Amino acid sequence: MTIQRQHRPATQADVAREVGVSRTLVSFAFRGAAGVSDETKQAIFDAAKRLGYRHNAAAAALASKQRTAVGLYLLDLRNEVFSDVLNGVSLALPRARNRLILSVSRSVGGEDQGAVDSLIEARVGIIIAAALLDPDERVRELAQLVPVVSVTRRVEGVDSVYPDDRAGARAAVEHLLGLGHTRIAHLAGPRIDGHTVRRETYEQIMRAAGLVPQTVAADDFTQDAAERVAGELLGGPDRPTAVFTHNDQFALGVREAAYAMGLTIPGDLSLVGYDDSRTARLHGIDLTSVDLHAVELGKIAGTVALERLNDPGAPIADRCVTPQLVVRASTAPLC
Amino acid sequence: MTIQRQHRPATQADVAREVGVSRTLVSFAFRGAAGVSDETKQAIFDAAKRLGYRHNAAAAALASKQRTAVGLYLLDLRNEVFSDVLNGVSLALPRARNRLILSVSRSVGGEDQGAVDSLIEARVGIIIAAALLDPDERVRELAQLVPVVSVTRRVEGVDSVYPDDRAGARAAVEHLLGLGHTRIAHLAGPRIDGHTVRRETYEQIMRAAGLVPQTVAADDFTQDAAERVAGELLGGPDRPTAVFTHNDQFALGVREAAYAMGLTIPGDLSLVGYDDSRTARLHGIDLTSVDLHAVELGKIAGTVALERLNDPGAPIADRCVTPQLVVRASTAPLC
DNA sequence: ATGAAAGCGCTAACAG
DNA sequence: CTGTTAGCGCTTTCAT
Repeated sequence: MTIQRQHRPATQADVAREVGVSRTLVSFAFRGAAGVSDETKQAIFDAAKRLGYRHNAAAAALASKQRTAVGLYLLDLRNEVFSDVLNGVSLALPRARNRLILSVSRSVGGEDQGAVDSLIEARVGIIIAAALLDPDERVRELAQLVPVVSVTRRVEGVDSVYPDDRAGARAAVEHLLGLGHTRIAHLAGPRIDGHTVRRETYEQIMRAAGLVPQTVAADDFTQDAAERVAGELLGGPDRPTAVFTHNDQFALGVREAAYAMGLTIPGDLSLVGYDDSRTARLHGIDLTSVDLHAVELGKIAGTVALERLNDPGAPIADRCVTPQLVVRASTAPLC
Repeated sequence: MTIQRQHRPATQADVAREVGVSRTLVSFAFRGAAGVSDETKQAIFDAAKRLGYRHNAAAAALASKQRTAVGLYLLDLRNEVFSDVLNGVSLALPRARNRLILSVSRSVGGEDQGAVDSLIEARVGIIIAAALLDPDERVRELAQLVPVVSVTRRVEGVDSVYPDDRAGARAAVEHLLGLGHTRIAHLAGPRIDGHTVRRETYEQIMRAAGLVPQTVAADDFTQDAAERVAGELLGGPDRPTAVFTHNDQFALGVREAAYAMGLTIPGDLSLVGYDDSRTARLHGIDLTSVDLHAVELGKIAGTVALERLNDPGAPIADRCVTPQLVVRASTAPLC
């Protein structure tokens, strides 16, 4: 058995011919432009339906020189944060008006020009970028080529929608300090522009408290990387009594490493993640975490993108969302 | 501060003018077509770089009448299965050649024509659809308009990539039977074409074992819906000693409901999910589940889509992947 | 209210 | 090897 091949799709010209009007009228009718009598309009819609005519968004974009497609760059789909952002974005975009073109990074720890290039060649009107790996300066260069909305990361001079990581990290560390912990370690990600606020805040607060920060870094943002690093961290001398991680995936990695070594949480180790993923909320996981409202960030990013598309000259958007520490059973007082 | 607006992007004509050749040569050079001397080619690339020329995929598609863009329809991003499928698809597609256009359902339990329409208007060459809610017949109608690859669901007459749910469900139920359980309930999803194999297999095997199947259905595919239904199921008379759920999200819902009632797993209740999501594997969750290899399904779907794009006349693909029961600590012998 | 004509940026025969 | 000439399906002045 083989697939039925469809005949040539109907065009506006076909509809025009069928009704006996010009192509212009058909075009007008479909965009609800003024200057088409109700009768003709109806006749056009009827004929279109009969012929199975479908508007061709790509051709329209070409002719009108408008770029309405939205490009979405995501670092890593395995991280709930990014699928949440995607969800939020897709909720914010009126489907009728916008195509969403997706590009997922395939980089293993470096930049990933290809991912962005494909978006540019698709002639998207704007790129919503969640956690680009490039330095700020390159993001700004990119933004000169095509408008960019950076999500979960603030880039000076570029529309940004991001959590207040300073506040989030502060809440996390102070929570641990409040529980009496002093040997608090931080599991950070690779040092990448815009992704180091949590780490810096942690170190700063530790010092301010007269304590010695102990930061270890994973070489990418996956749970596996975290698990490896955590193994060393927890196996070393002077094992920390608490760990604050860059994100929930890291926390889950630490968790697995800890259990593998026979440690209990929070008995032997208090653990604070970042993201407040759905996983964190499960009974049996109960991870204390900082909710950065990922879906909300995505929604705002979508809205900002729409605004930018409508008004290229508007002032740069800088939307900072306040995260929230959610205390669960993975943290306990030091005894 | 406002955004720098970019000047008109360079076109092939600009490049041609700069080099002093015809547009054709430029077009050829960029597609690596034969018939351009190395010198000219080099001159063209240099000029292109100088002018910041970027290939316009949309215009190219229009002119060549080729539809290389791939549309991806996903039911629900909150379900790991679908982000895994997306991941797989994106791994299989050479992104230089195939734009990935995404459409996420916003339906609350019904069909969702809008999601598919936007893909059609974007003139995608093929639609990879993960868990369409429409009846088989409508999927076939859609496939007449534009080729469809159905993932995680088999549709007769349409390219399909799906798990062998009969085998998967059988393994799950027999596992529970083997542990001595007899009051085994099933938490199913809504009755939708192509999504009822697990339920039917469960009922069939129960009957074959001389037992009475007890199926309850959630009204959508979310964890919350499952949690509600599970509350009733576990609160009712003759509480089952084991539950097999349609997917892992459902299992997590049952789990939360059970704990909320003070039941323990697997002490009071054995639980088998379906999907083998990463969550299932976590220490403390340890959910026995059926791995349907979602990423793999996505990859295969991507490959099938590429093949279909290259050969519209090829026989219909029917790719069945064998799932695998993974036994963990959420199931135990009945005592 | 309607139509003619000129593109958008690119590809694709077909000539030289 | 290189250039000429038509479009792809749609929008958009500018006339009528």
